[in-house]
Amino acid sequence: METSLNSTKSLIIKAALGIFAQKGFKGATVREICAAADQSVGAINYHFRDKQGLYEAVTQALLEELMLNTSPEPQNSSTMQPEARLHFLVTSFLKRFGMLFDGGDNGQRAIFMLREILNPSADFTRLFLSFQAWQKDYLLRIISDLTGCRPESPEVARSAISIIGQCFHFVFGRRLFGLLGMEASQAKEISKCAEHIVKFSLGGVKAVTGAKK
Amino acid sequence: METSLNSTKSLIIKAALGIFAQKGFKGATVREICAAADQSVGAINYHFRDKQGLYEAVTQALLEELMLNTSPEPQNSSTMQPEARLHFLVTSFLKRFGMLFDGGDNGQRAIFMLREILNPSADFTRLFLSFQAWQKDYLLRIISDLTGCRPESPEVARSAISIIGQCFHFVFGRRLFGLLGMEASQAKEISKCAEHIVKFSLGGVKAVTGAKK
DNA sequence: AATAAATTAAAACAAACGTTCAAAACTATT
DNA sequence: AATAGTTTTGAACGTTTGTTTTAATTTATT
Repeated sequence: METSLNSTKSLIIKAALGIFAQKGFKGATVREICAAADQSVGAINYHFRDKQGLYEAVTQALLEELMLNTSPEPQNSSTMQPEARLHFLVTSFLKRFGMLFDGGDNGQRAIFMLREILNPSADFTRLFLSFQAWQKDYLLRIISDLTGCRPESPEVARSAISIIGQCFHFVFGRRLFGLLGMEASQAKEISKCAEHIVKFSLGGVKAVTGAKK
Repeated sequence: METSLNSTKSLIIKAALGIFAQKGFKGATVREICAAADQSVGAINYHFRDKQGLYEAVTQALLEELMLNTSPEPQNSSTMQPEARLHFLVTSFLKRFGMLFDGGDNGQRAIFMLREILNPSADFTRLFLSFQAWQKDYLLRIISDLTGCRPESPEVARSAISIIGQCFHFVFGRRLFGLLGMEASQAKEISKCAEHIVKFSLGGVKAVTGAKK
């Protein structure tokens, strides 16, 4: 069984990703997908059993690609300054999801992902959780260390939303920025964005908690 | 022509909003919508011409509801301190969109809106812009006044993304927070959230620009 | 109360859809 | 070169979909 990049399976998955992203599961038709992949309609039944199986294969492929860019929590985390841990967290977030805009597909993988966040399938939820869950407590701990507040306090929880919200928006906010008339072009330079988010957030958390530091 | 809240048109629009939100335009079927509204399938043709017309009526109704909660730029804006202007902007954003979670529909209007942001229809884009456009320059000016930086500078642009990103996430981020294992329950208390975002952002903009103030 | 207009109801239709299947084409093995 | 297994093809099928249509019912007007 060939599994090269130009195999029938790969061609169909690639085409399906783009069309699912644009039109959703119901909106995309198997004929349309096969035409885009230059394959016959029977190929979906043969390689993926049915349309649903194809969709799951697309989800799987995207999440596996995302896995490759995933860094685990660093080993020397306990010895790192909270500022450095925050920088690491923000950078890994921007890298992991910012990658979805590379590859010349005009961000179709990102749109597919946003669709899944809006209506998560079981597969997506499980896999997404498995490599994302550690970040919650990690971030709460960082803010706690920065401010001296307890990790369970509402100020820390709200600050976490502020920080994740910034990260999310620097990556996925293009659609909204377009509607608001803003430009998100600079979101491409990951290190510059990360630096901004870290500095902004350090100032933010100290402002909301009145941290002496 | 009756236009009461229990008219056939209203019943169908209400039911359609929920089903469009859950399943998208293609995923929703007219039979399903009419069954939910307890009306016959012919009603859609009679009142909205076709499914597309119904969708546009739903969009229109949602945007009109949104319009009612829209405050224009305040008259005494030029005399207000930038901090007060920021507070006004954040509060009006949270009020306007936070409303989408009220009404006991479990946020279906919000999900409908997120779908439109993901794949904007022409109607939506035009109407959304018409009552949202002023906020861009207004926000850039606030940050400029707070920091002394030029409104066109990249620091100001990035700070604007940070602020809008926070607002957006405090309102719409529930889906993502669920995936991340966070709670967004406190997002309901608008004034508390607004206060947080303003304080956090004031600290943030000063940190990234090194404002003396 | 009678008539006209507007609305509702449900059956019928045509188009589009996902799926199936038998034949053809291709690959690998002997 | 012959054969067995794998993959590809595209027409055919049954279902679901949006829409239309015609009759029944309700509402408004005289």
